[in-house]
Amino acid sequence: MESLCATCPTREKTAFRLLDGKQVETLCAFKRHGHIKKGEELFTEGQNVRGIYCVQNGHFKLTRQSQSGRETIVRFASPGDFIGYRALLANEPISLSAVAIQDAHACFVPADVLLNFLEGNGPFSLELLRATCHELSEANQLLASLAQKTVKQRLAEVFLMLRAKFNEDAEGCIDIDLKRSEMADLVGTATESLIRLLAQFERDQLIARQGKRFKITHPKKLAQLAELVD
Amino acid sequence: MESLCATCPTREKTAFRLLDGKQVETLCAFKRHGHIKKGEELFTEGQNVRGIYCVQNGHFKLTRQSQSGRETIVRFASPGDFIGYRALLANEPISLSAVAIQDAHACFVPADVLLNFLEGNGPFSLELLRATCHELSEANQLLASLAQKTVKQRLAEVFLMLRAKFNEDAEGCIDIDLKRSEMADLVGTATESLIRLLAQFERDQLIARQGKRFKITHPKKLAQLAELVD
DNA sequence: ATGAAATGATGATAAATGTCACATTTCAGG
DNA sequence: CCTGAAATGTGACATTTATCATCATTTCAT
Repeated sequence: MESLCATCPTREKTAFRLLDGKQVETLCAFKRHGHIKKGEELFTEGQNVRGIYCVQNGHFKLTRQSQSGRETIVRFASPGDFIGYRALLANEPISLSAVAIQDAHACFVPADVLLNFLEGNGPFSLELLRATCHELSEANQLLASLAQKTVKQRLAEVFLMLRAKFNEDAEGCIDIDLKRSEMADLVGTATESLIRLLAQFERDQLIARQGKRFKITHPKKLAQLAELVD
Repeated sequence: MESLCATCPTREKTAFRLLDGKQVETLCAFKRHGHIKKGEELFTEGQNVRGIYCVQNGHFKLTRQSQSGRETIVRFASPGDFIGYRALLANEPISLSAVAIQDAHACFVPADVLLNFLEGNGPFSLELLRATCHELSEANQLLASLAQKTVKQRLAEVFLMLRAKFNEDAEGCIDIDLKRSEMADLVGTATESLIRLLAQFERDQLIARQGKRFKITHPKKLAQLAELVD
């Protein structure tokens, strides 16, 4: 169970693929591979950042909390994604909590190692910049969606997003287990409201349930619902 | 009315300050300085990007529209800000419209010139990366705010943001003229709801009006209302 | 297996917000 | 100075969504 960066398949999917041989060695020497159990937290809001995590497998939810204790899922981090670099580079305290929604593996990379790469490797910086721009684009989209759409429309949107992000399991269901409260945090609504909508979506045959999981039975209608502001 | 990049004070405030002498010359040779009248559009959603704008003076609103024609102001761009680089770097069509809310000046920089700088100048890339991370941070904050707060809370938040962003004029009012509908687009609510809230804020002496403009009379209470004080 | 705790579900109700209709004000252009 | 269009403001009402109370179901440690 060794973890050699040189042969790490995840590395090939990230900006780290653009490191040169020597830098890969450095990365390998200083990174710390770790196991994170479902429900455990990588970062807590307000902490100072001492490095970033590179997700190996499993998924994380990145959340932000309000004073009232209400939580919003801002985005997911999946294998190949970096967590924490935003705060590190903007020189701000962490503003999001990162919690594993499944047992997961992630590598910790100390801040100075990362900054070193950024300063010494142009293509690496540029790739990270591109990734960040893409993230920003998604954030803007979500923003407009929250401001403009009803809860029902956003739920439709969320279902399509989940399917795209988590693929489908053997039975054609979305391969992720989220609690009702987590789905509510994702849509930005109250748990009870979400539950009612789920029932309605099922009645309208937009989705079907198999145990804890959901199958999307009518993606076209879902997309229509999410887009058209009747 | 020449515009020499070498002596441009705005350049000193942007990532362009990190260009070397030769690159400044290149910038100066290829940039195009332009005047944009209030209400004019720099970009339209869906366009392909052929370069970015660097704001010299004046302010722009960056908006996103829904099918129903409803608009959301995602952020403002102020002197020293770049517009359009996100879409350029993420390799996506523009997803936001940029409209001048005052008469403004901005320099157009062709895409290939910018990309050239990014590939050849590490510190420049890194600085842009930092700026992007900061933007992302603000976007996340706005996101959570939209998901978690009431319209009233967001309006309070918006007032504080506006004062920070646009400073105060001679009479202590926020130095910006926004239409009611624009403020509504900013808060993410209907114009009528916004108007009612304005009246309420005035009754509660949180703000005062002088003609078209607003003066913040009780920033503490506003912050408390917005729950910025944790 | 069993009870406690967490999660899921449902109804009743209240609060927030959107929508529509219309009055009033502002203001640019003839 | 008029005048019509745009912007602002107000009221009545509908709709959406949150909240609270309650109960059922599942999960899980012991």
